[in-house]
This record gives sequence, structure tokens and C-alpha cells, in this order.
Amino acid sequence: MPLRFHNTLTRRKDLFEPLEPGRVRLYTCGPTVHDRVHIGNFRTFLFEDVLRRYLRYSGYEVTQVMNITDVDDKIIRKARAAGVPIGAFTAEFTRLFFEDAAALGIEPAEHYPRATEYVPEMVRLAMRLRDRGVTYERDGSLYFRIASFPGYGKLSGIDLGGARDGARVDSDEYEKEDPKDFVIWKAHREGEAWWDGELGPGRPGWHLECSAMAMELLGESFDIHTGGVDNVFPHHENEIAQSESATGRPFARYWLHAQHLVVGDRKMAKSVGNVLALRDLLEQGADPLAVRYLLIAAHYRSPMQFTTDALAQASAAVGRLADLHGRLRAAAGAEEVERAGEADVAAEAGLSQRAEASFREALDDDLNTPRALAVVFGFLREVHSRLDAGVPTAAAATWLVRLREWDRVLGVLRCSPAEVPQGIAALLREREEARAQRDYARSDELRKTIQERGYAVEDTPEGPRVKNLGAT
RNA sequence: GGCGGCGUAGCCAAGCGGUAAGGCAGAGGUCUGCAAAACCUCCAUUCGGCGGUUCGAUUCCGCCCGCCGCCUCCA
Repeated sequence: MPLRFHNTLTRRKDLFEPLEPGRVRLYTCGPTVHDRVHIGNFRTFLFEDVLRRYLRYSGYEVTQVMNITDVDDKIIRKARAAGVPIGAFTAEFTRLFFEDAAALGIEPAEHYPRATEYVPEMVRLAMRLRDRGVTYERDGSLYFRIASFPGYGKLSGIDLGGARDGARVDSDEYEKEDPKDFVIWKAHREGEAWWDGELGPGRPGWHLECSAMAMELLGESFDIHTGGVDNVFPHHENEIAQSESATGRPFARYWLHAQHLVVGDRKMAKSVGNVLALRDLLEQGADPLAVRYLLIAAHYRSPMQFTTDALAQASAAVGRLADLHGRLRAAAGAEEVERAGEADVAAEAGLSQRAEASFREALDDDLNTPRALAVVFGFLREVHSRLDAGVPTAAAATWLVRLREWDRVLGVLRCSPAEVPQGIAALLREREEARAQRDYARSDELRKTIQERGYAVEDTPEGPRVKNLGAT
């Protein structure tokens, strides 16, 4: 089954073929660490996480780069306002970003380059552009002349010819030949961070960062470049212009863009004032796995509504998956599971194989996570049904393997077995005794006590089953 | 004004030419000391509206309505 992605460059679903067989080089635009990253941002990062996970699931070795932009206008302004050195300011928000990313189960990328650590590379790239004659200088700043790049606009579809009515022009900028020309190197201004070098005192433009770091870590041409839709223009368009002007080679071959998370019909954004950080939701008692589930439950190219109601629904869905996981684990037994191990595919029941084929088919089709989840739930129902009918544990073991394999991509399964504390176990034993003696009043009272301590008891033919209600 | 996207059941959300996936919520049932879980059944003659193309359209085309994003830093 061929893997296809919707490519912003071609506006079609293109067959995916990496430059180097078996290996994918992926550049994902990361956060600018001037504030806490909100869940709208995380929608994109989770899309990228599922992307890398599915590429690996499909057998590719993945080299992912996610940049951390740790110097820009906003950072400089905010750090100064806070009276904190820029380095300390960004270090804190970088730490918080990694903390939230880990809570959401985002797999670490191979590289997290900081812009401030790649200034020499950026200067080198800027020099290459200058040598090519596609730049010009104004008051110590270096600008890229977009008129020099015939392919300008191929990503975003903007038409260079027409003047831009309604487009505002940054009054802060110095005179440019064309309003769309962009800065490569910003001349030093009093009180701002700056570097010295061949280009004179100043700091790199934002677009230059990504180009330089991508080329440095992935090569001049690589496979996939991703980001939010709001990056298509001008950021990604400019990256292409400067990168391809410098090298004369294609930059990224597949451009994938995630749609926004929407709250009350507006995109979630600081400027709108409707942002929610992961921490806000956790403080309201949300399960990070439910947040993860919710954010990958819609296709990445569709705008997605965020409501607390939808989050509660996601939580219920995650709970059902956890229940199936627990039931399979109990049914299979540790020993069988280990023997079923790796990918005992041949021994798997046809159910698993059919479901696996559908699962891959869904994700091969431009990473259709909602469809993949529908497959998982179809499997869930069928497995429960067969378990109700009393299947042999060997089959349960293969199903358990199947479910866990899928979770390598989805990452929504609770993996901690939720060990039952001693005190709870004692209460459970006591309750079982009461039930044996048909003392149901006592039994119900004990259930209530156990529940107050955060555990739910469910009676099954094989004995009581306990669920950790506050589990993460 | 230019470029792009969205409008599918109470809610979230797939499908995009062959007669509406999945989840949540809801109703009935099986099971159960009770409860829960699980399972079974039901829950959009209909996909913002109006036309058109077609044997057939939620899916293609046109127009209209509502909404959003980018064009300035932005996931």
C-alpha cells in the first residue's frame, strides 16, 4: 500500500518516496519560546509526532529536526520587559515546552537546534546569497530580492504581479525595493542581541534560521517540511526562495501543513486571547492522553473545533481503549504475551490481519487518523465480543500485540498497569468476603469506600476488576 | 482585493460519483445480588441553500448564504 501525502507544493496527494530509500529526513518548524506553547500549537506538533511515528511504523528510519527559535523581536521585547537576560528567558519556556511535549507523549526529535547556536551557519548562508547577487543592503540590513527568484510564490500561490491592496507594510522596516522582499540579516539596534561577523553587527532574520539549520542537519535537499498553515506564507515561501537561490537545488520535496485548532470560530491565538495551555487543562483535571487523543482525532488538514465537551468525549474514548488494553492483558497473561512477542503475525487471527490492513490503508492515505481510529474501535468491539464468548488466551495475546503495535503510532494507550495499593487490595478482599456471605449492604459500602480512594470496582465472572479513576 | 480552508445527527468527526465510517451522549435489550463493564438493537431518506452535469451527487460544475485563516510576528 503506497504512502501518500497531500503536498502543498503540488496541491495534490503525492506518492511518497524519500530521496534515500528507507530513510526520511524531516524538518518540523518548532516553537518560538517567548511564552508557553498552547494546545493549538500542540495540534501541529502532535500531527508531526504521528507523522514521524507512522513513518517509523512503515519501516523508515527517521531523522527529524525541530528548531527552537530563541531569538526574535518578541523575545527581545519580552525579556527586556521582564528584566531577564534573553538566555534565561528562553531557557525557561524551552523547558516548559519539552515538559508539555513529554506529557502529551510526543517522541523526541533527533535534533532540536537553537537559532542562537547556528548563527555562523546562517551567516555563511547569507554570504552565499550575497555572492549570488540576489540580495541588497539598506542601512546595514541585508534583504533578499524576491524578483530574483522566478519560482517565488509556487508554494503559497500568491501572484507577484498584482500589488497587494490591503496588505499592510511594516512601518518599522527600512525602505525595501519590493514590499515582499524580506530581511536576511537585521542590522544591530541599540539594546538588542547581536552578533558580529562578515555581515556587520546584527542578527539573523527568522526565515534564514530554518533554512540554515535544515541544510546543516538534513542537507541541501531533504524530504518533508511541515508546519502550521499560517507558515505557508511568508515563512515557508521565503525559505524556499533563499534556500533554492543559494544552492540551485530543490529544498524540501513534500510540504505538509496542519490546519488550526479553532475555539468559538476563531483560531486559537494569543492575539485573539483565547489560548489554552496544556497546564490549564491539566489543572482542570484533564488527562493528557485525552488531550492527545482529541487533537489527533480530526484529520490534520481540517480545522478542528476545541470544546470542553469534546475533551470529555475524548476522555471517554481513551478510557474504553484503556479498558480493552487491561482486559486483553488479563486475558492473555504475561507469559503468553511474551511468547507472542514481536510480530507473531503468522499466528495472528484473521481479525488482526484484516484490521491491520485497514489501519495502514487509512494512514497511508495522507495520515487519516480519524479513519484509523474507526478501525481501532471496530477491532475493539469485535475483540470484546469474542472475549465475551470465551476465546483461548493465545488469541488474546496476538490481539494484545496488535493493539500495542498500533499504539506505537497513536500513543493513546495507558501503559502503567495501575498497581493497586495494599490498602485497596485489603478492602477488595474484605468486600469479596462480604459478597460470599451475601452481605451486600457491607459490600456496597466497601465499594463506596474504595471509590472514594479513587478506584472503581467492577465484578466479573473471574473476580473483581479494579480501575484507577484518576489514572494518567 | 489576492490565495487557501470550513459548513455532515445533540456534540466531536470521516467519507468526496454508486446510494451516509467511528467516537461521545441518548433509548431499548442480554448479562448481573446491585452497580459497572461488555455485547446486541435503535438513533442523519440525508450531508448550508438554489440550480446544472449524470442512469445516479454529500461527493463534479455554477451561483448564493454563513464562517475562518494567510497576505504583518504567529502552529
